[in-house]
Amino acid sequence: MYKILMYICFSIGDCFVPRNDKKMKNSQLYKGSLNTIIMKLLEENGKMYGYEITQKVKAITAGELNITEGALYPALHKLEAEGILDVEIEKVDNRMRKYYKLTEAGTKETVNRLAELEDFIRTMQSLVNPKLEF
Amino acid sequence: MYKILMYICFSIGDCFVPRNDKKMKNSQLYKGSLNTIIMKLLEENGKMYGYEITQKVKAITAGELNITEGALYPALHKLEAEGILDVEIEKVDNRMRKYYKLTEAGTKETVNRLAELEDFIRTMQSLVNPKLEF
DNA sequence: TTTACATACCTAAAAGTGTTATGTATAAGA
DNA sequence: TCTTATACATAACACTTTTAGGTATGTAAA
Repeated sequence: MYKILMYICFSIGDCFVPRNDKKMKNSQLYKGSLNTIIMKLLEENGKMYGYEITQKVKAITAGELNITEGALYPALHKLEAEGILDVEIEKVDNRMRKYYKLTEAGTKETVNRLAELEDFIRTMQSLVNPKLEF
Repeated sequence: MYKILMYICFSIGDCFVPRNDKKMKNSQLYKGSLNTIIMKLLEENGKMYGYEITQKVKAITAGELNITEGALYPALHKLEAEGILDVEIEKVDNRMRKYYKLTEAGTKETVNRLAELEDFIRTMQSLVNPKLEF
């Protein structure tokens, strides 16, 4: 049986091997932080394209956090629709790239989001480590 | 028109006035952190009942974070079903209270969840404030 | 030259979590 | 009597992310 399965697998390539190994780390904690992460990265780097964002996050967090494309691209589209991001399409090496950058409104909103994130972190720390409150 | 609306409102009491002013702060950031918060509080306080948890969180966070009952009670039921929590019903002042406490498995799991939370906070800080990485 | 891997975009169904809006009931205070 | 606080509960809805695909180009290995 083992041999048969091996044969089948080899014959159809990477079956059973998940093609997409990226995911936002197990825990639910990262839920809700994607937009803030995107905006912060764009604030820092001026303009970035989707794939670049996934790689950057992976690099910065040493593999801790892997943004899934299924979450990223819809998030970028939504931020664009909300007027937070502008998009600009370029063709590099015959491959399409959609560069995103913060609009003026997006830059202002980023300040708010980062403040919110810092509040959140402070609040969570006060819950988890109440001794530091003295 | 204004007067008419006022009249209607007074006549049916607290219409338009939301009865439930509790909510988990605006931003999406708190999504996914509720279970960890509940478990941490129970680890610290031994046993607590639902309403007590909402008040405790509000007090600790100085009103920053308000857990909604619509999120809390289903979460408690789920944690109980997963064997993380035990429940014990008491009657105090002719009012029901359902006290929850961590099971043995729940106590072990709490350690993991808190470690995850600390990882999460570290990761987010490295994203938001990359300068500190040096 | 076929296979695998990296780059680069996309979307739809399902799962998970929380909000909103209720409902029920007791006790205390204005 | 009306309101507020205490104390539980759930159902409809909304939002975000995962899972699991799909398409296409360039390059290096087998």
